[in-house]
Order: sequence, then structure tokens, then C-alpha cells
Amino acid sequence: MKRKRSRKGAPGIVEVAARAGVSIATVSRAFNEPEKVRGPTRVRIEEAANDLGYIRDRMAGTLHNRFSGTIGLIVPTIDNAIFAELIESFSARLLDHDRTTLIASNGYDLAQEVPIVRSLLERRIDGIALVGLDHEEVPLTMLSQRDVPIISIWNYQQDATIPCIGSDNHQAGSIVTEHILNLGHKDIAFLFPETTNNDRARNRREGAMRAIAASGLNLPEERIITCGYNIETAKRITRQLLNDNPPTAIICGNDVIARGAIYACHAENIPVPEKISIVGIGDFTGSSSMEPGLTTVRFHARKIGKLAADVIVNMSETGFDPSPFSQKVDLSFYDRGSTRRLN
Amino acid sequence: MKRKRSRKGAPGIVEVAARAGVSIATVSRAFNEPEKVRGPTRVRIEEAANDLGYIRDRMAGTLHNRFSGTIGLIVPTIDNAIFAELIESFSARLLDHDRTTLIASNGYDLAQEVPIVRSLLERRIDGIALVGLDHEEVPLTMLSQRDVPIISIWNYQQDATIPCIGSDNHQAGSIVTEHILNLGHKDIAFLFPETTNNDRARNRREGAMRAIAASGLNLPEERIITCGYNIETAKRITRQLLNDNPPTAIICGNDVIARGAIYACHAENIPVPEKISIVGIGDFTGSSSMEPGLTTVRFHARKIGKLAADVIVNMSETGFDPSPFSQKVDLSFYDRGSTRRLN
DNA sequence: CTGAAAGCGCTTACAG
DNA sequence: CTGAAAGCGCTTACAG
Repeated sequence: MKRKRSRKGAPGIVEVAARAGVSIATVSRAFNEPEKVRGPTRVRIEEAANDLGYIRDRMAGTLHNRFSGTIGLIVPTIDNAIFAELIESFSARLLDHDRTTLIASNGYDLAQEVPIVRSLLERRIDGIALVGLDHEEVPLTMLSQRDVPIISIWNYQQDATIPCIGSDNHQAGSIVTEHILNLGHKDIAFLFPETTNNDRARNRREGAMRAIAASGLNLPEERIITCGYNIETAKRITRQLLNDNPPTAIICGNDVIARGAIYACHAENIPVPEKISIVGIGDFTGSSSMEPGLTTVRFHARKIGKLAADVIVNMSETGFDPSPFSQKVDLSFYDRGSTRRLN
Repeated sequence: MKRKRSRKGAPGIVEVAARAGVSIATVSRAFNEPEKVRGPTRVRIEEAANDLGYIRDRMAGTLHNRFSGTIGLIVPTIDNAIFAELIESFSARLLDHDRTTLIASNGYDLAQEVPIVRSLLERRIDGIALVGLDHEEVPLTMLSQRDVPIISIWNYQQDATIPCIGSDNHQAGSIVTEHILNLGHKDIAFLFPETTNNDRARNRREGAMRAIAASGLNLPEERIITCGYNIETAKRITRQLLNDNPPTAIICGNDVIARGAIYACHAENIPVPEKISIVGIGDFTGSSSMEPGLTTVRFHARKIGKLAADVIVNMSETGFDPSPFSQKVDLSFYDRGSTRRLN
């Protein structure tokens, strides 16, 4: 069933060279190292290329210099407010660098990264950005064996074994927890996603737990609830919680869960924050507009995405020594309407 | 600053051939047309490839057969619930087809599509999916000149000039409007995004307007409000509206705007649906979980994404006659809690 | 079923 | 500053 695509009229470097009256070597230089081509020659080449509607075949060049101008991005999910801003800013910034984004999602299943990485390597990516620090050995080895630079994004850990750009999830967890504790809450529930293979969720939870411990509070086991990543699940679990044994505050592992929790309170006619305080983590699009506005800690997703794009391009161009590329992006806490002092 | 990436230890087809004791031609066949290679030979080659950790260079093959195994996807925005499910399902399905997604967003600016398409063509995409039917001539010509198949996704129009897979936005607009009219509402406001260069929004609005006209109702000019694409803007504009001159129903161009409108009602203490009915279009993730649940018409985004992936792969493999590839995906109306009969 | 050889569209030392 | 030529890692007729 395979067909061979015709080149049709599409002109190549040969046609451009002929029209400009130069060799193909000079045409190539005019694009890649314009400073090495005499002004008038360059102009003639550019005109010829324009007239013919020439579009370079970068993949042909890749064969030679090993750069495809393509960067891989693997996220846990696309269908979720969590990474939307990150993906958008990362890919837009790459376009500014004349790079293109090859995107894939692993569906929160790290085993999926093996075939994805293979698929990306077959397309000769110049570098790759992976969300988080939890990854299997195999894909990491496949990448480093081929000298493909890796950047981990979203989570920042000082002792990370791969260069990372992101925020301190540990700190995010403790910030919101301390806020709740400072408001005098003692009966607190945690609504956190599964932490296996998810360093972001794990660090947040650890940070939250540590803040609890530091305060001397003792949180009973049943107050630590594992909750799926979607609004509907969070809403259902929270309604159950409200019916069984409502706490005075709920600390949510992210804003998506917090949104579900707030909807649950609406559904059960429990006023937020009068009867119950709710905090999220992330500050996703829409969190500030909710009623009540969600108290949360902001991950500056666009900043992280942009930085990561700059860094991965830089790494691919210069070769790299991982360590100096790690960067911590500060968090911002927003005290909006969804929490209040316990009275 | 350019460095040359070493191949390092990464084995190529030559090494695999040597280890398997065959020619590189046979190795190539074993991957591309396995049925042409004798069983035992194939096994030896597969073992050799595995042992060496061989990863094909598809870009080298592209040079010859013109297929990169890469498909472009241009959406108006990534940072938005609107296209999240579409992107996720499209790219996941492409991965099943052993294709990879090159993603880019145009920020609702069609002029951006020229550099984006150029960038994708330089990477030798095998096909491209574009959201909507409004596009400039230039990028479309660039693509068809190079025989790159195009599929328009999200909007379906019978007389579209490019093959399209999506739902009837016209119908979506009329469905929600008729629902509101059937509930007895007469004082209705429209909250629609800018319709220039946006066929989806335009069709929805036309469908809504037609339903209004068919009912004999006369909608005053000031009831037709243009509203930005984000929750915050929608909330602000709706609050203004509620203060100035509240209608009994608001028809929103999409669920994002509807979400903002509902939050505005919460903020102004106007109960939905008791005092005001609100409908959206789209049924994005989260719309069913809101309080009240959003009455809206569902675009089956995952179905569209999956279908589009199948079709574009098919088009790239078989050559194509555009017309038979168009497909209309039915809408589903959900009457949830945000609307009620006027009394 | 398998191999030797030409060639895909570029880039890059190497000369000049 | 420019050109002729080799070569990047594959695929594909063409022979055998």
C-alpha cells in the first residue's frame, strides 16, 4: 500500500544554486553560515530561493551534522490544565529558536517512555525535556548513549541526577500546609494523587507531612486520602468525606483536585471558606477566577517552559556539563478566598 | 558555537549487518518489508539489532522514500481546555501508527501559520492537521505543492474545500439556543468570541442567530457581546452585564466562557439556574463536575482526534482524493443543572 | 531470498 | 569567498 511521494515541482538546493549561478556548497553556506558568503552572492541566493519557493530539507542535513532542529517533550498528560501552560510556552519558545517540538504523553506510565524515547530517537531529536525526576533507567541510557541532552522540568531538587528546571515541590507542600496550620486548623484532610513514580506528588506530600509534623499535630491515617487526577474523582471522594466526617480544612495535591473539592462543597451546600478551608497547589488557569478564588501556590509554568526551552537548545548546541543547567524557579503563594481562620 | 555531535558508540545499519552476517540491504528489508526476508535471517537480524541497541535513523530513510513518520498538528492554543483532549487523542493515536506529532500553536493568529508550516515542511512532515477551516492561502499552497496531505479538524462543513473531520458548529449553536428558547426565555444575551478568522465561533454564532430568528424573537444589538477566550474575561464581562441589565439566559460560545459566566453569577450572588440560565458549547473536561453542572453540547474531541489521526496516516500512505475523507462527528446535548424553565 | 551499487538532498573539510 | 568531491545512514531498483 506504500506509495512513493513525488517531489513534484518542489525545488531543491540544486535548483536554487543553478538559478543563483553558484554551487550548491555556497547555497548551503548562505543558509548556515551567511557571514562566510559575500553580500551580493548571498542576496542573489536569497532571491533565487524566494523566487523558487525553496524550503530546506533539514533532515538531509541531519544526516551530516546530526542536528534535526527538533526537540522532544514528554509529559504525563496533555489533557489537563496542569501542563497546558508548560507545553504552550515550551513549544512557542522553541519555535523562536527555530526548533520544533515533538510531543508525546506517557499517561503517567513510565514504562511508556521506552517506546516513546525510541520513537523520538528514530527521528533524531537534538534534545529532550521530560516532566519530573522519576524515570526508568532504560530510556535515560538510550538517550545518553546517543549524546542527546536531557532536561527534567517541573520539579526542582538540588541533588537531582539529571539537570532540572522547576520549582521545589517539597516547599510547595509545606507552604500551603503552614498556611492552613497558621489559620488554626487541626482537623485537616490530605487529598493527594498516587505518589508512586511521581516525584512531584511525592515531594509535595512529604513537604506537607513535614510541616504537619513540625507543628506537633498528629494526623490520623484515614485523613490521608489518595485521589485520582481528575475533577470528577476529587469531587466524588470529597462528597464522601463531607458526609462521613468532614474536616475543617482540605489540603489538595494540586489545583485540579482542589477544584473538585470545592465543587463537592457546593454540591453539599457546605460554604467555602466559612465551614471548610481548601487549598490547592499549582495555580492553574482558572483557579483565580473560581468562586471562591482558590488559595494556592503558583508554579510559574510559563517561566519554567521558556527557561527549559532556552536551556535544552543551549545544551544541544554547546555540548554540556549537566550541573550548571539546573535552575530553581521560585513559587508564589496566593491567599485567595478559599481559606479562612478557624473560629 | 556549533558543535558536532559524535555518533559515539551508537551502532548503525552497518554494524547490525556485520553482526548478523548479512548485507545492509537485507537489514533494511527486515525492518521495512519483513515478509521479503527469510525467517531465520530475520531472526538473526533482530537479535543483532537488539544486542547492539540499534535505533533506526528514519531521517536517513526520509531522504530516499520521502516519509519521515512525522505528522504536524497546528492548534490555535494549547493552554486551554478546548483542544486538550483533541491533542492528547490525536498524538496518542499517531503513536499507535508509529508516527510522531510535531505540534505548534498559532495563538489564534493565522498569519503565524506561514512560518510554522515552513518549519514543519523543513522537517519533512508526512501530513498535517489544522484546526478549523479558516486558513490563509499561502501555507495551504506550500503544503499542497509538496504533496503533503492536509486534514482540517474540529469543524465540519459539507462544502469545505479541504477534507475535514469534526462536528457541525452551526448545529451546536442552534441546539443550545433552541434549548433556551424552549425553556421560554426571551431576554437572552450572547457571549461569543471574536469570529474573524475563526470559522468555529462564526458558525456557532450563525447557528444561534438563525435559531433566534426562526423563533421570531428580536435580539437587540447590545445583547450580542464579544468576549475573549478566557475565564477571567468572561467573568468580568458577565459581572458587568449582571450589574447593568441582567438577561434571563446567557448563551456562551464555548464552555470556557460559560465557566466564567457561572463564576460571575456566584460572585454576584445570582443563583444559577434559578435567576439566570447559562449554556456553553463544547463540554470540556470539568464542565460536568461544576456546580451547577453545565448544560452544553458535547464535541466528541477524542473521537475526532482519533479519527483524524487514522485519516491523515491513511492519506499519507495512499495518496489521496480529498472528498471521501471528510467525516461529520455527531454532537451530544447534555441538559445539566445550569438552565431551567422561565417562570 | 540476498547483495552490490547508485542515490536521496544536503554539509563540510579541502583546495584554490 | 567559492567550488568539486566525499560522505552522512539509509532505501531501492537491478542482478543474481
